[in-house]
Amino acid sequence: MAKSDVNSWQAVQAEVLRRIHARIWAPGEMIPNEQALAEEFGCARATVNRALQSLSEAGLLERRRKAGTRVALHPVRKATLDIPVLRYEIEGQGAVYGYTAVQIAEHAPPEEVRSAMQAGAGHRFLHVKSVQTADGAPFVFEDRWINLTTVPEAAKTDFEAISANEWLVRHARFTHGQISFAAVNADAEVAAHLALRQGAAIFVISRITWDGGQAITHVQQFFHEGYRMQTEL
Amino acid sequence: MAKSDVNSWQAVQAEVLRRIHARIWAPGEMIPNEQALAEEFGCARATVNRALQSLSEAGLLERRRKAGTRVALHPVRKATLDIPVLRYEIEGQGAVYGYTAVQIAEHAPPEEVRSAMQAGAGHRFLHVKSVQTADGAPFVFEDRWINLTTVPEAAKTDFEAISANEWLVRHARFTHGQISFAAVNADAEVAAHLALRQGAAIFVISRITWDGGQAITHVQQFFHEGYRMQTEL
DNA sequence: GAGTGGTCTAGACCACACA
DNA sequence: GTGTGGTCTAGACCACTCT
Repeated sequence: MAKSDVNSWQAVQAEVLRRIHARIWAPGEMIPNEQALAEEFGCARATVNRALQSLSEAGLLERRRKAGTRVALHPVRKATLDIPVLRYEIEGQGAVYGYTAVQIAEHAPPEEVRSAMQAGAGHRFLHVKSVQTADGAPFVFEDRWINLTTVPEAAKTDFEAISANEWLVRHARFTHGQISFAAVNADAEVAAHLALRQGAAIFVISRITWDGGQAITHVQQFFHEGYRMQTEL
Repeated sequence: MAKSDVNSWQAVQAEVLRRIHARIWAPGEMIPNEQALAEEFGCARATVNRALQSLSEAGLLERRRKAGTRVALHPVRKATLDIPVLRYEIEGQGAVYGYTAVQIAEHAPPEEVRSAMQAGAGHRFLHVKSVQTADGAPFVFEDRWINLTTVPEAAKTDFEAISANEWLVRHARFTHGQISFAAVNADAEVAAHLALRQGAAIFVISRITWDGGQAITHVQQFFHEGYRMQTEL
């Protein structure tokens, strides 16, 4: 059963996957080392490495030097979510995108926002509330704080005309961030902007983005009722 | 500025990232081809390829044969979520995990579940409702349908003793699935099981998992109030 | 110490998409 | 056609980790 001439890394990956699904290699079990597989498949070790590394990233294999490679016991389902620029998500559904700034003001944020952004006492902030619509219907109500000390150009920008998100994507660099998803009951303000009843269950995405050690923006996005975020596993 | 001797793919990636952040290569702009970069960095083309491919997967670069590589205009933020086995999430927080089956019955699912699972009319289903607790407090209420036609062993399993999720992870193979996240108001049943008021905003994860063309299970998990799912960007 | 995965190299050929 | 990324190879050395 040697030399099957499986010579592309995708083919190697497919064959390995088949063996895992067929329980030829059961969860928790070791699989042959790269050298052995390369000989069996009649390809270079680098090709096997590429295939196994890809499966390892996907969480299906666990690899350690010296210890070897084993089939993951509890395959961690990793879901990769695309966080869309809302305009594209809306336009992608064939709807007309709309943007309205509800409130723009420079003032100090509540303590929890300031501390989450690790901002010094002297930092100035721009507070932008806005609504984005799909075919005229409210899609998202956004409550955003922009750190003017780290992104001073934002002070000169007309956020009546362009959404803060799009402006930031174009003009502010960002290195990393945190994102969280939750459900909240709509309060009076959110309910009013999204045109729904108070208390409705709302899907909320919260983000903080950073450029190095400096927080750029803190944003909460309250989605319309019934919104679902989906992906494949 | 040639031959800087950047010879690991991580180092190449770091340097490329630096140039993107510093706007030396602006969004939408082409970057030099692999050959040129390899010469500049004093490494092999394959090393550059590894670095750029990784950035491409992350959504920061767009690569096309012949056309070359450009900095993504709208870097799609991809968030990778780890969907945990709840027991590990709870125990990882240092809490005591508990599991209680609330209802186990074999009967036909509602039409929407059946069609979502693309199950034929003859298929039999097991319906399992359960609550999982952390230090005694309700953590998740789970409403699950298991396709007995595709996973017949489930009929002989005692789901009073083991959570359906853990059993399925161990005994059923799965090739792919869909997952979605949403917010709903707690109805009377959910509120009762989670010990909270009716109407509370609840974070819901819905999953369908498949083995090839056959649906294995459909599950909705209703989390306790205030639950947030977090990740890094 | 020794075995395994992780990576680099230099060269080669292929596949695709553009002119 | 032609230039670009995509991949494979054979060999080598390194880094980690287990014994």
